[in-house]
Amino acid sequence: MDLETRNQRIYGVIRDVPKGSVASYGQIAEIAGIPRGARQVGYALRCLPKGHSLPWFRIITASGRIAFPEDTRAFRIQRDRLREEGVRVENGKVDMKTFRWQPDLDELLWKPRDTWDED
DNA sequence: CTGATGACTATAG
DNA sequence: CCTATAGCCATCA
Repeated sequence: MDLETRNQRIYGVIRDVPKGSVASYGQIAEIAGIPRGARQVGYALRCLPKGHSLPWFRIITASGRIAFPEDTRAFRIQRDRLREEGVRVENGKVDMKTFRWQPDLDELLWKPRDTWDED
């Protein structure tokens, strides 16, 4: 798998993270089919193209912390954008139990017809 | 090629 | 909660 394909998959997964939820770097990597690729997700985000419209701010560490130091511009932007969507950010931390994206459940809500055995 | 780096993670004390 | 440690792996100097 080449670099571009990998990044496209990473971006694709991030695009699917619903508003009001967050996901960890490792979670994105796993869903994208890149085991132990948490750092690669961070790397891909660091190299985001200029005009992107990716919800990069919905990606945080597995412990629920924003990955940037608190005294940085990036930290404040991420925190504010999460709050705009209703995600509670206290002391740079998000309660993962409450806001973590759960793809399986989400898929059920999205495409019930295709996945439910209705017969 | 080699060693350092980092928007990571899990575990232990 | 915090620090230390050890994996991790694409990039980069």
